[in-house]
Amino acid sequence: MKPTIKDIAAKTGFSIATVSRVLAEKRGSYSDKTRDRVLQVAKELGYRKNTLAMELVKKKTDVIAVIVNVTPTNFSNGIIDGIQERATALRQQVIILYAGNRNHVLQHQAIITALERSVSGILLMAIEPDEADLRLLTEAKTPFCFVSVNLADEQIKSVSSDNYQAAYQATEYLIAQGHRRIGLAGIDQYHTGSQRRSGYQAALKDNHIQGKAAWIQMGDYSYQAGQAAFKPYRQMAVTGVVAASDMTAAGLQKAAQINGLELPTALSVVSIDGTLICDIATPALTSITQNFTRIGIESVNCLVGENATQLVPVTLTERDSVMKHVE
Amino acid sequence: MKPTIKDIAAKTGFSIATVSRVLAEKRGSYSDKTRDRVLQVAKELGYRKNTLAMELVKKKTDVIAVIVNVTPTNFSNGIIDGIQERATALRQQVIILYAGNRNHVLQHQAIITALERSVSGILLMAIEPDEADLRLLTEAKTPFCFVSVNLADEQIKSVSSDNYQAAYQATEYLIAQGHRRIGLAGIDQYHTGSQRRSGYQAALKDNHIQGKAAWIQMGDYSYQAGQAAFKPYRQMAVTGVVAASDMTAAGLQKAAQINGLELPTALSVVSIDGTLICDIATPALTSITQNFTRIGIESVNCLVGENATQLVPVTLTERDSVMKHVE
DNA sequence: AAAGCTATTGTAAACGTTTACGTTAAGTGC
DNA sequence: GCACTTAACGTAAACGTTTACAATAGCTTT
Repeated sequence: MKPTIKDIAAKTGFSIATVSRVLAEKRGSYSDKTRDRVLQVAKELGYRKNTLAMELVKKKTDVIAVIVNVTPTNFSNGIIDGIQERATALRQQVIILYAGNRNHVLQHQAIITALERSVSGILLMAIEPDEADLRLLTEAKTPFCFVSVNLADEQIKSVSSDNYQAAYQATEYLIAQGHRRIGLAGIDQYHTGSQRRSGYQAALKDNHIQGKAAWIQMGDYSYQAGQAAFKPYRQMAVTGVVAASDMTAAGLQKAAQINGLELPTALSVVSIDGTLICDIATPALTSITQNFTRIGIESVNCLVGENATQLVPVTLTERDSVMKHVE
Repeated sequence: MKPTIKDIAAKTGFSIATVSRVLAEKRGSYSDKTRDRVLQVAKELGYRKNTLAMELVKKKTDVIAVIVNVTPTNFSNGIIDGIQERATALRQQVIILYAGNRNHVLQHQAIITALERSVSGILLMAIEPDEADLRLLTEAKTPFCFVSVNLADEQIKSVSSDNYQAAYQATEYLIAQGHRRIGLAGIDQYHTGSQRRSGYQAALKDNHIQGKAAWIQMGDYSYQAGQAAFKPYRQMAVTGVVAASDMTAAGLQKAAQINGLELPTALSVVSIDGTLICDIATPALTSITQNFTRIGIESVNCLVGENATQLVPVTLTERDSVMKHVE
């Protein structure tokens, strides 16, 4: 059996209280001699503390649960790096729970799991909550924060890029390059997608461009969504496209190639994400670049009550997938 | 305060034992009427079980810890999907602990964390253990299994692709296409890298090709490693390269483009991984494709004692980054 | 020398469950 | 009507910690 503090107490002759105090480094409540003896015996026995028991009695854990929606794109790693970095600095552990992709059952289950483990905070990444999810979260007193999704509800904390601005800037950039028939590809019907659509539409409107419904090709941020959108755009003579993700942009590019065409001559594309994919693609993809690490860091700040930036700014990174358009 | 079974017991008039039995669905030890009443009150109070307390008394958890080394490449998602899939089927939860990249302190710490939580099993993904890590793992009686790393030690369980075969096949393929000056780029000095080097060298030898030391460009499987390797290969007039990862292959490709050259005319490349990166790249990258999902599934099987395939086979996927070479 | 303080340690309760064992009452077979 | 079984429930210990409170001894202060 695994040794416990009882074993150490028995072997040293001290009470379990003293052993516990030494092990927890409660300074000033034990002598140096006692400490040395206890630590020595602990080492001899190969003692390892039982986190479960500790957390049970302390009624708190140092664990942040990250529930992630497996969006078919690749942004999540950067965010998790940021979370990990900030959490480590705050002496918190990070556990990650996968919730499938838009899978309501798994998603709800993951929240329950996190709550049942009495984690210190819950981060919901790219998750679109339903009524039941929100009820569950608000009823528990566990702090939570949505990441990379902005629910547009003052009551509910979230950290994400400014989706409206991201799409607005991308669209304006294409307009500045002379494009007038501009698409938006790969967005979904949820919050993130809607916000990007609003930014896109606002940019069109501000520049007196009458958009068409079909210029918006819905999807799930995936590579496949990009591939599917290419042909419609060609048929509509769209010349520039804002892609909802790097994956979607890459899909558009691939579809162009399959049709013997190339970016940016066949189509100018600016992608929203700015991951390594943009560099790997040929030609490299111009992007509205999200600061994923920052989003991760801020989301942890948000959890622990520090005032965090809820809308992280994005930046334009010019690469080679956009060309000037002349009528 | 969060309601507990005591509260339910008080309100229903039953003892905590009965309440516990109902909640744990210990069939045959309570009447239907009792069950209904308990469940009703539990719902009223918003009861949620305390996993910590449960695990403490049961002395077992249904949690698999995955400790992942953040290798600067992108294979991990597929494996985690597989782990998740199999774990869910076995009613196990999955928590993921990040261990940095070749960071011995973090790595050791992560193992300790997992052990202190008395998880039911530990999966070590792309981790190279040191002496202390192995001692820790073997001394604890918690099952563990290395994933995507084969320690070449019968005693230590692991599930990975057949690295030797992967590199051997990649090399043979290039030879079959007429290449004679063949490089290996991006591997590290650890187990995975060494095994791939052996496969590569064996293929050269079996085909009576005298390799040169400089044909092997070491790295860390990263994009940058690929970029750095391009120039040396050109100078050595190497015509075909086995890339240690998709990222490395993409780096080689990018470096070629920066020099105004293209794959496969400037260099034939076959990549080991076969992720979506291979499709996104232009031209698409021929690869030795790993079955990541399968690796994930088998690693969980390995943990729970089912006899699992320890060496998962790889397959060649021909795309557009290799051309025939004629002297 | 009395009183007070401090450093060190011990006692025991508490955290929220599960479960071995005991008890009761009702049912069954004869 | 008796012995036996069984369904349903309760009692209490256990899991491995932390910590409030108490106790002791030695020291300081006056």
